[in-house]
Amino acid sequence: MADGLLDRCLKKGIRMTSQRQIIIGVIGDSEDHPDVDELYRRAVEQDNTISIATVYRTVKLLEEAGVIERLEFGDGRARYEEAGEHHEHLVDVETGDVIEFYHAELEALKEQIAREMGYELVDHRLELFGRKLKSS
Amino acid sequence: MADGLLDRCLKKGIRMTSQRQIIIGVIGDSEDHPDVDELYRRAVEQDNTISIATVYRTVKLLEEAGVIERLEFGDGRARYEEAGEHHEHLVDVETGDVIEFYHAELEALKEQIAREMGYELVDHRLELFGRKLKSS
DNA sequence: AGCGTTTTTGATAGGCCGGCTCATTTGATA
DNA sequence: TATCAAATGAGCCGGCCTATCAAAAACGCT
Repeated sequence: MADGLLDRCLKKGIRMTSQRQIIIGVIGDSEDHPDVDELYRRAVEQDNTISIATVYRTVKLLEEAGVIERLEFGDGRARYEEAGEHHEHLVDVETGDVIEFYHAELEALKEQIAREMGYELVDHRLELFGRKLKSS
Repeated sequence: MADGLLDRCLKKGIRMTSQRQIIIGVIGDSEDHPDVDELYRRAVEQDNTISIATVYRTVKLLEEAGVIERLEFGDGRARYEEAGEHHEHLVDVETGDVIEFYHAELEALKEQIAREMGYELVDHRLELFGRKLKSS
């Protein structure tokens, strides 16, 4: 799984710089949902002259281009992930772990609810917060 | 609809002050979903010595007591409403209007999804963002 | 490749939301 | 009403993010 994210950025006509390449690489390689600070820390490992300001600017750019997605888990900072197949998130309230899931029925239901109220669904936000069941 | 909210606060053993009474009254009277700044503005109309700090402290207190709920619509500031029957929110992306709705099937589905993944659902966040359909 | 224009970058200051601090005031209980 | 803990007001502080601006880098053109 090389760097499809970089290709997608280029295809969108995003100007490329060495800093952006690194940040894009970091996001593409991330299996988790890092915030800006974490992205910055990982980027600096590859180029210690990168500024936090550039990370902020780049994630904003990439989000507006639609190649990454901004997530909010209610802790006041934005988290990012590569845009891909749509999915939702379940946050383990005890460990902070984030589990991704997709549920077709849920997707359909959201659309249906919006339509029932006379609206076209343009976006939505859903996070579940749960505690692991003792599987006794 | 007098002030059931105040009663509920007293029943919870919350110490009452003139400032808290005013803030509680403001929240109880609000039909919308005001942020702290808006609550402050409305409270000051009744007592212009109330401090914004007290509004912040009071909403935090009331939220922890479970008598009001904090909402996040993704604009970086918290909004509040009286806790009542559970419901979700649909935000009109063009006007900013917030429509409340309840959908039993959706509620059940969320619980079910969490359980399927081995979690007990302790909280969740759902906001739909939509554009009004031209009912032509 | 060289040149000029435009965009991007790094550093830092600033804005906004919300919490912290502390001296003063207020509320609850005796 | 005297006491003591709790709440208030005012301002400061911190986190997250954006704005600013001079310097540097990328793109377009020849």
